[in-house]
Amino acid sequence: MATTIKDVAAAAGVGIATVSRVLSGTGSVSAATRERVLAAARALDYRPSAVGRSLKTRRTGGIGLVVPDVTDPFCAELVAGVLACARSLGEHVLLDAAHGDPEREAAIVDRLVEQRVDGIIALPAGDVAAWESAVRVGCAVVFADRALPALPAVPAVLADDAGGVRALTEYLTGLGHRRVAYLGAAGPGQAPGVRERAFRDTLAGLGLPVHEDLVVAARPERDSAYAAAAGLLQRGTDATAVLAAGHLLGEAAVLVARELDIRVPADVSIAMVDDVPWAELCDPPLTAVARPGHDMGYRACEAVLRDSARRGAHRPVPLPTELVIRGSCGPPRGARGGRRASGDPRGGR
Amino acid sequence: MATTIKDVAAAAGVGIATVSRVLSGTGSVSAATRERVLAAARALDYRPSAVGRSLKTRRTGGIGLVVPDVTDPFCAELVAGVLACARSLGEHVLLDAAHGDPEREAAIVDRLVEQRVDGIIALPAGDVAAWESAVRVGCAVVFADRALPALPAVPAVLADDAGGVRALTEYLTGLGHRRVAYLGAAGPGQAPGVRERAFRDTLAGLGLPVHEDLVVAARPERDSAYAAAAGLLQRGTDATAVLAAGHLLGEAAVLVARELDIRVPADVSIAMVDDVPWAELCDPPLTAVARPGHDMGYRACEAVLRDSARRGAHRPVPLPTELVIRGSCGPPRGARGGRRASGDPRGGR
DNA sequence: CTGAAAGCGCTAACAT
DNA sequence: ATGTTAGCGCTTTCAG
Repeated sequence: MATTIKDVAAAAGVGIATVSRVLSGTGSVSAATRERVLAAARALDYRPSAVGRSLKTRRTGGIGLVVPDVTDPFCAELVAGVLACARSLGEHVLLDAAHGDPEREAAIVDRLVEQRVDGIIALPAGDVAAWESAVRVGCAVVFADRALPALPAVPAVLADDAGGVRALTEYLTGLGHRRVAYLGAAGPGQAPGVRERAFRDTLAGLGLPVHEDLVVAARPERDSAYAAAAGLLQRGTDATAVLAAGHLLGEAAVLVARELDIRVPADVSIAMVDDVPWAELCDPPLTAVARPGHDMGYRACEAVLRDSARRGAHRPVPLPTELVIRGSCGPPRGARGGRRASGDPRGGR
Repeated sequence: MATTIKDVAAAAGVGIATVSRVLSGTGSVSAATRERVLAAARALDYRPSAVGRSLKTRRTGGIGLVVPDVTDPFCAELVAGVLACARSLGEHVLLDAAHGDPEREAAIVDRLVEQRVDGIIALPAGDVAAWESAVRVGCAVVFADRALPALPAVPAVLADDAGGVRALTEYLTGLGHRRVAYLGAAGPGQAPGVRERAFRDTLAGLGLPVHEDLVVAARPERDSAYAAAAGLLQRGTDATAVLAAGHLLGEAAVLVARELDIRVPADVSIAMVDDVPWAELCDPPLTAVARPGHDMGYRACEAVLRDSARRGAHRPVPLPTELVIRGSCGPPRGARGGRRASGDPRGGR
């Protein structure tokens, strides 16, 4: 079948150890034999088998990466970061998507440890047991983007989401908004409210009340996001701004506003967390909090490899976010100098 | 270190073969011993090693996937399709991005065959030698989205790009456009002009001339795309519509049009190939040709596994595309009933 | 400098 | 039904 090291050894008239030496650059071999071996290898189209090697060395050179959805721009960015780091460190990556399903995630993790990856990076969906088990059998794991409160011992590379939301909230209130709606995410695998908490805390810190009827949560699917946004905007609402806690939510808000003929930012200001590419393309371009997805992936990869090399694991400080101001936010309608006095100018009930 | 099958055998007081049997469900074992083995395995937190198994069975259960860029929405969709199929077939996937660099691609492919993946799926960048070599050593490979003309023997799962462009061209000309610009892609790793050829052929078939000054090509980077689009739109151009041959190009066109205060579709119609999510978000929503990325990934995965199982390899028919009409195209300015007589209403030189 | 030999963890005959 | 044995392809002592 496939040519093995043995074939090469035979063809070159040397022992297999010698072949291993020249091919791995270890030990010393005379220039003459080296050439002979190289020639034989080339002639036979020899490709060393990583599985043979891994069995012996007990390292596969692979790292596992589990994300909720590769199709999500933020996830994709993070994946790219991991890929970049892995490449520079000579590792390859096994990717899979859990789609927010803990069961599926557990299956993926199990497989990854079976594959004996050198470490696992994950945006965990929430299957605590699977992660515990993986860690217990000695697999290095680091979380990225979000952590599992139940597993404080697992290192995590996080962004300063709270800071981002705070900046956005302050920006909006600074514009004069007093009734800003919060469109958040709910459900399993969601960062448990750090964003929402930051929103509330910021308002409180400013001495402003949070209007409970204006904070709603959607499951992380398009339909749910759309429904939540619709609920928020179409009930002759008095929200003058909406802060969407994620790009899916932001998308929903934009779509609903257009559907309802609500002008942005004249009638309502919209801003979101996650500075995905389309933020700049929509009209008006959306103000957003940029989170360093690529960087997070890169660092998570560094961390997991460092960790698997048994050096200490630490919890790094959250990576900074950046508020990117574009055209989707303005002073609230009805503000002094505002364009319109009052009433509900929109059609519909 | 890690517990092996031997440890489990010892703990259960049986032979290692028996452990293997109960864990893999092969052969027959008395219910009693089965329980004993299972208990031991659980107690020891035993995780079978795929590398040991792979060495023996000569199958790793992994498939390689190499794309230009995971961050590209179309690629991401395709990756998701591969992931879905792989999961349903019990395989895992090793992902890497070549970023259009043949050298990098060659390195990735080499690593993949070293890892002894059961097959490789790729949107090839163009390193013919690496692919030839991979095939030669017996690795099943199938291309997706684009093929390498130099390697006609490699199966490829393609979309009917030509059909998509034709539909779009006919749609635009049907609207009355006689000067439609073609914003295409150039450079390595690009489908060698099937799109452009379809554009030209369609026009020719309609008895319409193609205006050479209106067909331009950009390298597959944002800057280049933007520059090309700018060149096309700002020279007091007389193009009444632009057909962008990819979402990056479409994005550039939209951005440039906005920059130049060119109204869409009043001043110029814009449409593109690739129905990415933002097409619906921009204003007006963009008419686009949808290509079945997910489906292509799924099928490519089926094909590569089928192929690695040594059943025949065939060239399937191209997958259909769909013209999704939205609001970005209208009759050419100056058409009968048109909104404006002539002259250049835009600012700038 | 180089070869022989011992496994790495597992499966698959082959014996019992 | 279950234990023994022989490798899968490679790295790595250990001799020579």
